[in-house]
Amino acid sequence: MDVVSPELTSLLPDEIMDTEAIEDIPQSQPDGSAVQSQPSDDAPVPMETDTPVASEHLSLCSNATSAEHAKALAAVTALGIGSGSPLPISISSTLPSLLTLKPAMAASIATTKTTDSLTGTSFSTGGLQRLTAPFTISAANHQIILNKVASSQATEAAKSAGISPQIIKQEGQKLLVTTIGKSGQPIVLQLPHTGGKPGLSQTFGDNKSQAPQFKVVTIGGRSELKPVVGGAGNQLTTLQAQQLKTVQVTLICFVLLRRVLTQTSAGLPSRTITLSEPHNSNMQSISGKKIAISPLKTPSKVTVVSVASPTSNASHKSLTLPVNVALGQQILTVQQSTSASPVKLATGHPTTQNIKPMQSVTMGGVGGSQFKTIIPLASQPNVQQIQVPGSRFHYVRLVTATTASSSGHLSGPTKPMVVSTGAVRMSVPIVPAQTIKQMAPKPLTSATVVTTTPTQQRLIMPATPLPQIQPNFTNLPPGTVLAPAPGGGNVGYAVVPAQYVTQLQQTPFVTLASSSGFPASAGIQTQARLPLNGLSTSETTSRPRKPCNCTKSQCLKLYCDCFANGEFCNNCNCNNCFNNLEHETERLKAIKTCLDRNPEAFKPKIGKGKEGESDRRHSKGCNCKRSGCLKNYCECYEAKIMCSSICKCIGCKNFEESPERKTLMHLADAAEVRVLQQTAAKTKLSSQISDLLMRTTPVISSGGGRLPYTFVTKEVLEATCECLMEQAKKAEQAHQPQVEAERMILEEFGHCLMRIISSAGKAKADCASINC
DNA sequence: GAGTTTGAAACT
DNA sequence: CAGTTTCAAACTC
Repeated sequence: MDVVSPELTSLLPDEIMDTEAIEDIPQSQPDGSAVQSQPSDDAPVPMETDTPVASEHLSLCSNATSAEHAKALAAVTALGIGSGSPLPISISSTLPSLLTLKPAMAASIATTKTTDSLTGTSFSTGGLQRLTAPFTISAANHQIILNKVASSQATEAAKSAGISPQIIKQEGQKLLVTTIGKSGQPIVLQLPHTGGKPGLSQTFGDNKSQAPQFKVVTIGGRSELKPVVGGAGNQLTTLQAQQLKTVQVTLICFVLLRRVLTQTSAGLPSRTITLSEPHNSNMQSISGKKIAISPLKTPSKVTVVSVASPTSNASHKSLTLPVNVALGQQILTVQQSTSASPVKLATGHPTTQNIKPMQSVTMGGVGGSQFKTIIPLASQPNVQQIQVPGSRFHYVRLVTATTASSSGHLSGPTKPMVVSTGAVRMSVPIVPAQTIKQMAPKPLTSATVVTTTPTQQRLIMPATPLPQIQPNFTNLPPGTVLAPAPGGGNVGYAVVPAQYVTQLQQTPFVTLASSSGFPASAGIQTQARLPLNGLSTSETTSRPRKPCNCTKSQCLKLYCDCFANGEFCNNCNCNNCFNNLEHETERLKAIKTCLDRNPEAFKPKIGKGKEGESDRRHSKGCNCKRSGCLKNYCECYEAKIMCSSICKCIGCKNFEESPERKTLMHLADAAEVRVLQQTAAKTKLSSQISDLLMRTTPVISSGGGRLPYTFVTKEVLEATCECLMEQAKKAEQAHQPQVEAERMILEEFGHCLMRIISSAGKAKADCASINC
């Protein structure tokens, strides 16, 4: 390869140039785990528009030995990236475009020092948090070695999973990638052989062996969770290492494949991406850290929350792999800590299963689905993805894994719904992407990510027993990620909206403990927050939702706004509320019932109308009879939209030319203006008072002079009032209009003030002269 | 705050 | 699908 492979470079995002994130790369990683920047002129950097080559192998090597490093170095050199420099890949969450990966070779990021290591990938999210994931660029085949995953059963398992067309097998360790939902070329994440050497043994300490393991990266709307094959005798540490690697692989692959998928969809030839892990090098131990996701300019954002379980072994070396990935519409943040729970394999299970416990990455969807879910390692709590035909909701179910049985058996009460359309469906809607015009600016906070486009914020919540989790949520601002405590054990993830976390932090009594006792069929589900009345999630997030007052519905019916909006009840006035984590089973059932009754029950009612019609309109239309559609009883009116032809209302007055509506609107506008004016006046008055006090302070300290207002004595006031009254009389006698009268009075008042000020100044001067 | 009105959701 | 009931929010007093 004479030049940097266009394929490789095309995979890399322009966001890599985001220097802010890269500059934050920790320098304290002598092994080169930190991502290193490279001068931009070291090698040509093909733009994304460069035509990709027919075949592409991308290898991310993290388990590389020194020899492998050298090889990788050579590879990098051959690629023109520059010898001795790792390939930094920065994924900026602040960019709205589809995630792309591109070697960070810009001089602007040269502040990041180059190390000897060729490994290391930096994933940054708008500078909020940069995470380093180890991987190496392999010279051969344009490979990026991400992870070493040995799995002789990967192929079979993948085949059994029904994703054979999208899976490209590789000898030895592999990371299987599927392109479900797209008819593009298969993408293979190739994992180089590393022999029997435990790739992460050094990193994880007591890793004894590398259990056969494969990870499947699913690209497309029909996200599926694939089981991770693990040996029965695997030790917990090994599993932890594997899980960690899985996270690395899945996340990085997620990023890479996202890009690949984009290109693949364009009719590009198939590509092979080999992923492996650098050898015990680049793991950043940032346990306990909060990772804020910066979904700026991203249509949606996803946060992966990792919470250490109580079973964590403190003696274990804390390994966290935070990866923030900003994909076109999502931002994924993953922080992985060691997990002591085994992950079971489920090879040969029915290929038609839609729910498969495993670590998986789903990207995109059929027809450009906007929902992606990253489910990093589900250790004890396995993850089940449920797809519901016809729905755009993305459901993720975390099921407490009971070792081998859980992964192998996918049937049962929680059996996945059949995917018929490729659209993602689940037991719980996560977030339907929706374009909404009404976007209220949301203030940026240190831990809150602001999106400039309608987005859904999701958090991946741990599916572990909650007692340990609870403290982590109490102080979390929306959009933040909980990190596992050092040495954290079981870690599970679920994709949930940020509002969920917000609710949790607002609800100190919330506990997830109930999930721990759930059978596999009744695992934790994720919570979804749907746009309300056409308003974006971010907008609705900015204001507290009204508490419900349900008494009979247990908040498990659509009567309950909380439930209807995909939220848990929080600070509500409801009675016998089941809309909480403690009643997940019932809640799940209720959700399913609602979806059975109306697959779009959780979709926003206010959506885009037909072409030529208003941008926003009620999806079903109202059915008002008495309110004239001019009261909040009417859902159209409540949403501040006109009734449309699909409404079945009687005596509707909620149309464009309706005089009643106009009157109401004017009144509402006037009231709003008044409120604004009053607020502004109060603010201004407050400011003036403060300013006045500030200005009077020097007078006090200026040497004993009287304060100006002390000259406004009772006599002065009376005299002033008399002057003003006199002016009023004059105006009245002259039959001046009110405006003119007011002007005259004000002028007189000004004169009075001037005289007072003048007298005050004169008195002060006299005083000063006397003192002298 | 209690009672009434209203229309969506749920039910038959 | 239509009619009825249930329900909780909106509204009124």
